[in-house]
Amino acid sequence: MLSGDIPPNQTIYIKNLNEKIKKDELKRSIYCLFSQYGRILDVVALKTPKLRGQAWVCFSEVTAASNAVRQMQNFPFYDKPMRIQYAKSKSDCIAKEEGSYVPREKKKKQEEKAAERKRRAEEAQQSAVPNGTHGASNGGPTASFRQGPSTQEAVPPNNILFIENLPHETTGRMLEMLFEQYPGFKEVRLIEAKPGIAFVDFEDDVQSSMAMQALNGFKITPQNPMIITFAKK
DNA sequence: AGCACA
Repeated sequence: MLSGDIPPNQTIYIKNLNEKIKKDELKRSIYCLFSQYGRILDVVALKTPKLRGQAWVCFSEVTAASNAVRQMQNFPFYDKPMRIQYAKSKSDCIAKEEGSYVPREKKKKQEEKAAERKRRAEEAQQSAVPNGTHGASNGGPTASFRQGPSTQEAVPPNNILFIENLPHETTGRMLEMLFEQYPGFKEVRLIEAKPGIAFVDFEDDVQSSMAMQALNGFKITPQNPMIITFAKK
């Protein structure tokens, strides 16, 4: 398995994060950067000696986590390439969502859980699943509501945003007013030949992500929620 | 390098 032998998990584990960034800013940026892959239920980051430089991002779908692991691998974030894997265990927020959450006591619990997982895995082996049908790698029935540019594929981050579904009357000045409030804004480019779309340039992809997160779905008219994705390179 | 849920 490419991702270091850790089975898919709807939570991803990120390390090699810049430890100088304040916790709240880090969590916000991570949230913005990763929300393009799906709904994020929680971002966990601690600054304790043992846990600084690491974070967990819990998605509502495993496929979102998988895309994030692939697409954002080694992405330079605050000047350091992110190292991303699946998390080794289930996040509390996920357990809570599916009703299986049991508050932990202190230390012991984890080992029991691990032991249990192992037992179950062995059971599964024995009950003669003839290998193959496991890691359903192509997006299941839930793939339909993720919008984006004509393709459903995850587009890697870009400092340039691609805007769709604009009313044809939209002017450059209107878009500027919306986007210039976000740090790193550079310029708006309307495409004469193709009304309804635009590109917006930012200094870098972290900043463009922030604006994307904030303005995606913004309705210029009730019929025109903006669809914002990263431009293709 | 480091897998938690303050």
